[in-house]
Amino acid sequence: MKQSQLFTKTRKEAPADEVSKNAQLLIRAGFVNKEMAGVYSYLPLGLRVFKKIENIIREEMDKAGGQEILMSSFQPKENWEKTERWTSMDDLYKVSDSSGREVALGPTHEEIVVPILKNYANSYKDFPVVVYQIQNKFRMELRAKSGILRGREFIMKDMYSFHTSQEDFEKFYDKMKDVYKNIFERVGLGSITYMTFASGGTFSKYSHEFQTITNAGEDTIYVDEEKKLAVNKEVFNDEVLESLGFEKEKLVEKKSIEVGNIFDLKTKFSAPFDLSFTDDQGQNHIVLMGCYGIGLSRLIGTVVEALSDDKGIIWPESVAPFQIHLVSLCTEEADVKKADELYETLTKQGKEVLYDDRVGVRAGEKFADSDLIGIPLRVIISPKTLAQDSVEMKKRNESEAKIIAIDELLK
RNA sequence: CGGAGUGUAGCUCAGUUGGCUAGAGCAUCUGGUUUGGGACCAGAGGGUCGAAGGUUCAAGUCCUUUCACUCCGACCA
Repeated sequence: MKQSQLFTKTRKEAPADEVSKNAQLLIRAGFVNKEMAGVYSYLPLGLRVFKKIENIIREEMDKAGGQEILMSSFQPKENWEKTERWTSMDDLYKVSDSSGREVALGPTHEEIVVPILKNYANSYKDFPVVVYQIQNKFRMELRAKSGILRGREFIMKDMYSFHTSQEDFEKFYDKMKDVYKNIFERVGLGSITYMTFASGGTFSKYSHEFQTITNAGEDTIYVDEEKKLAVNKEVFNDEVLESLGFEKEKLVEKKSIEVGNIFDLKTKFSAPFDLSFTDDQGQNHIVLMGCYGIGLSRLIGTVVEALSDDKGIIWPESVAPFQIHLVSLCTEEADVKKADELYETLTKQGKEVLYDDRVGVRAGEKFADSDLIGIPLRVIISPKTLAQDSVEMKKRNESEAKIIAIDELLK
């Protein structure tokens, strides 16, 4: 993409109404636009990052046997009354239309997915079933904060699994632990993300959270480096540590952000809707469920918090909006033509290139923009480099640049 | 929802005990000079001072109400 065509612009100054690093950098670099507290729109660069992450998650969910669906955001009040969450869930958005009918704006989708399953799955032969979606969620946070990390509208991958036996559920649940580790590895947060024991299993003793270490985090966890596991402060006590096999002396306190979690739901949602199956003896049983969430928008913010410096964002290759930032300092017609050609050739090779072809913008400004936007590889083409048929290459996370021949780059 | 703070140009902000036609920098537009780390010169456009009401000869400035945003807390992916 030619940067001269990109409608967004970078800003020198951080917005006054944002304190968090993720929001400041994402807004300054033109990835997102703030609409109101806790609500952000995704602009071209931000959407590209979003799609990268979305695709990684989608690949992993499909590999795990998930079937992708897209459920409605409007959800019938009756369903929420059935689970008694119409009144008990404080952060539920309720909207009404001119006829006075009230509906919920989905903060999660158990109330929708369970009735859907009920329409199709009745026999033990129909299970297990695993479905997931990637979709906007609405939660009436009393206080939105930390930029994109805690919004009132945010984007989540939510997966639901349905099983006929505890054994089958546990087998899948354990598999998801590995799938999740793999996802956070792939988005570049593997080394600082820990599976964490937390409260919140409605019936079961613990849920498993995936917590990424950063100072911007709202959670406190205790990390065991050797085991690559952690315990959330909310369940941190001697009894718990002992039962989980942790040694208290080895644990280190860290601030962290919850980027994903997996939950044992047992029959909490299947029972109210009477989602049941007939076994091979003709007996009916309630279906067992698990749910598995990842906050995509939060994940983007977490990457920015964890991977950035004083100049801007440092995207991991796997989620960067582009692979190469081709920065042209050429002004003479012949040189510009060569830069254009290089852009065309790289693009034809299938490389994702942001081409800074802006005229009348000085080198320093282009460099500052490049650092701010944070594309992993910067390639400078200028009269100086062209004099030796070469370009200058520098990785965003390294300080040293090197000159290489254009032929070499195109190999 | 409790506590604290902030709303003035697209953005970041000045604006004194109330006093003339509301300012600066950045951004935008025009012309010129520049061209490897956010350049410079000259000019131009851009405002319901968050909103409503009030006090006053006079309100960006004082009072009341209200809305929005931020931070701390409680709650939460």
